[in-house]
Amino acid sequence: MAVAEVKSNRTASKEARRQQLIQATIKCISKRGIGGTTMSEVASEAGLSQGIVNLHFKSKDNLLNETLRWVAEEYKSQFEKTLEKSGPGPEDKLLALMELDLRPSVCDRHKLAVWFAFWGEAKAVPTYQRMCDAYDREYDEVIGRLCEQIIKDGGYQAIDARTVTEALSSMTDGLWLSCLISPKSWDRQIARDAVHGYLRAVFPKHFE
Amino acid sequence: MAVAEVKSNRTASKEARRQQLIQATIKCISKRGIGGTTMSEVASEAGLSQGIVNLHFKSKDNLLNETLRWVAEEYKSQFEKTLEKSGPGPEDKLLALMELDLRPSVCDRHKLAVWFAFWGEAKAVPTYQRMCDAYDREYDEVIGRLCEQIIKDGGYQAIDARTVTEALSSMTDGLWLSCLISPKSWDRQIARDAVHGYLRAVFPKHFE
Amino acid sequence: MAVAEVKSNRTASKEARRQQLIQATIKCISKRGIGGTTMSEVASEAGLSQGIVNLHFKSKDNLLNETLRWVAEEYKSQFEKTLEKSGPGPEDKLLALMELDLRPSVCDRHKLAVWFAFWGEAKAVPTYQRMCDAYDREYDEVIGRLCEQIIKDGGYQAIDARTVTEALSSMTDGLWLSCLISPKSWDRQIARDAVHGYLRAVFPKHFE
Amino acid sequence: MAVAEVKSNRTASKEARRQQLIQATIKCISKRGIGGTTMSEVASEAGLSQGIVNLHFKSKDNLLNETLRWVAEEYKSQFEKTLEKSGPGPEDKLLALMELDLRPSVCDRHKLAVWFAFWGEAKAVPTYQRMCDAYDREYDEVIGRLCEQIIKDGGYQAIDARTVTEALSSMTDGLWLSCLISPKSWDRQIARDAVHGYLRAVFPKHFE
DNA sequence: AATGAATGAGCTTTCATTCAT
DNA sequence: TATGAATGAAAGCTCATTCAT
Repeated sequence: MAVAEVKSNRTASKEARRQQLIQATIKCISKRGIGGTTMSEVASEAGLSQGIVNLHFKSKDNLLNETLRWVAEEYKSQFEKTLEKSGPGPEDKLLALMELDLRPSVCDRHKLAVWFAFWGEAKAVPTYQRMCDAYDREYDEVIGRLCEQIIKDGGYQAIDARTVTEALSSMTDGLWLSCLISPKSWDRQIARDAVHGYLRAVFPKHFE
Repeated sequence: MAVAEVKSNRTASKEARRQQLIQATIKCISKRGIGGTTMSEVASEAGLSQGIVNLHFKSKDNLLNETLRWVAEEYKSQFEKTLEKSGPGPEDKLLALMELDLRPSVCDRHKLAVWFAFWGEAKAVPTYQRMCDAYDREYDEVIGRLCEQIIKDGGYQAIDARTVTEALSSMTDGLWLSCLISPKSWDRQIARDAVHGYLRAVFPKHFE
Repeated sequence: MAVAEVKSNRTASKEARRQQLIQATIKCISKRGIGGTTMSEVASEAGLSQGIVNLHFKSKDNLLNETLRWVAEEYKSQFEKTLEKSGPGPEDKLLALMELDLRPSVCDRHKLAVWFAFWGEAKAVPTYQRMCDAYDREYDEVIGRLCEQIIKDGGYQAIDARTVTEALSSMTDGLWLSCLISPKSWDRQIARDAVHGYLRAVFPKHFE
Repeated sequence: MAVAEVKSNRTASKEARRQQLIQATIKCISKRGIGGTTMSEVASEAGLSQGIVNLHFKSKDNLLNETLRWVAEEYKSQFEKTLEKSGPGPEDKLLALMELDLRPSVCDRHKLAVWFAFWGEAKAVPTYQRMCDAYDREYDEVIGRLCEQIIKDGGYQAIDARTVTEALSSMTDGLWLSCLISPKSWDRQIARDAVHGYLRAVFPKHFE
């Protein structure tokens, strides 16, 4: 019963309630998958009553859309914070962003399960697909720009920024899948080595 | 309505019927996701009557398990065929396997949707997770051995086979995700470049 | 359609709803038997909607168990009331209890149909058997004690209380079967004569 | 698998097949109750194929009717044989008939379960009720005649034959119920004592 | 006459949604 | 706003029955 992270069940503001329910939804999706997540369970996970979810989110579809948006926004904000806080060079920023994806708070089975749950429905639910696509595009744009700068900086002639971007973002997504599916054999250091290895190989002057 | 390519609705071997139903299930999962796939739809997709799926698969759970197994086995058999048919060197084989993952018949949104559907439920349905894990392990073992040979061949001292394996298998999985989520901007050539670029970078003597 | 005697369909205490549904179940069993009783029919007999029975009883099995318990408890409470209200002597009490079983409110085809429905499934459904057995034992214990007292009172030397108890309780059960199966020829007076005849024959000093 | 009590599965005569299936039905009813008895289970209990029951009995209703008839006829034939073989006096015959009902081959939980299964549905299925009623009437007629003779013989003035008949047949039915519901505490000797006790009490000159 | 795969009606159950309080 | 009982559509599953062989 994750009751009362919020001051009182009765006085929580509209927005706080929504947050509370989205958190509960995330927990449920992680535990039972999207198909197995019911409105009742979300409510009871939030320590609230049955009808509450429809009250605040109108419908289950809407709840799930908002949950996906929340998850994506949360990632985005960590992404932006990382971008700000990291060193000044594009190679510092790129490395920091790659590290972000492997940080325990991000690369954690419970969180990944939610991403994969939405990806798993993306073909069947165009809303999910479009939303994931849009966020991906933003991500790739940033990574792409960093790569371009590094390429220019280093004079890496034969290298195409878009290709490297695709390689890097694919690699981190794929490492997430390993973490989700093979938690026993998953090893964060190997994952980092894989990414670092790639960076070192394509941008030797920057990541040696 | 994909009405029976099988002689008559009243005649067909038990095994043929199972295959027919698994194919229908795959189509349904691709179209509607796992949660949205109903026994009735599978049956009507197969051009058969309502009760047929329970008759042949006992339960929906069982149907889904068998479908996952089928999809995994199909991939595995293509994998093995590729291994046989490709050139003799480990670098030939490795490249051929990477190409397999990007071949249109494999890297196709409809097929990928099925993989991601199961991965999306893997945390919630331990059976899926275990099965995916087991097949992944087999895959990684083969890739790992090829990498080891290449490393020995080329005297790549600083390189760890397991890390490269993880990088490669993650990259292809991640490329699949791009294909699924961003079909519009997905470009097979870029995907191939990403993989080739990585191979060239880590094993320069073999993939130049 | 026995539409709700309860204020509104949206208001009624949980317990009242359960009672209402158990009554509906009893009617259905009496009309259609246990096998023929469907959740929908129970709901519509209660003037409520389809899902209501599962809402309050979780499952059909549970509903039937609770119904049997209710029927048994109802009988038990009449039994105890009869025991209290009847004259002070054990022979008064015994006679009153026998009369209870033949009273129109008890010995009525619709009610008996329910008992026989459960007895008819008792071998197949151990829960029913155990429950019926337990209530029977309680019944026999009371009857047995009364017989013992009468035997002691009257100095009936050759008579065994347990045998008389078995004879009496069997006779009333058997008379119930006659009432159920041969309603046309069933005659309450003959049934009473049968019981009285037996009592008079075994305990002549008390029932002459 | 109760296969092949019949010469061959392929050559059994129509009538033998019906018998075989009725026996299987009886076993199923005893094990699973009428509601739980399925056509498939009957067939497989008989060691035959799925569609066989409809082939020989047209419908499940018909199968159950025929099964009830068979059970009733079997009892009737034992009843008549007992009537023939017993001593010449009406009191001999009456006693023999009462003993028949308590004989292990008759008063056996598995057999009784079938009787009670049909009685349990009798209110809901008029066919069962009518059939049971008809056989009961025949039974009561014979018992009634024997009682009349005994009454005339013994000059039992105050005694009504019909009442005694009702008492006796009810008592045996009720004893059956005890045997079904309380098999642990059921005691054949007590049951016999109950019946004998009654006979001795009403017809002292004959059963002392 | 026998088989057993196929059918489809009908059942139990679940659950998003509604609504009186 | 919040509650939680009620609703009813839709799902999975069972099984009597049919039918091609």
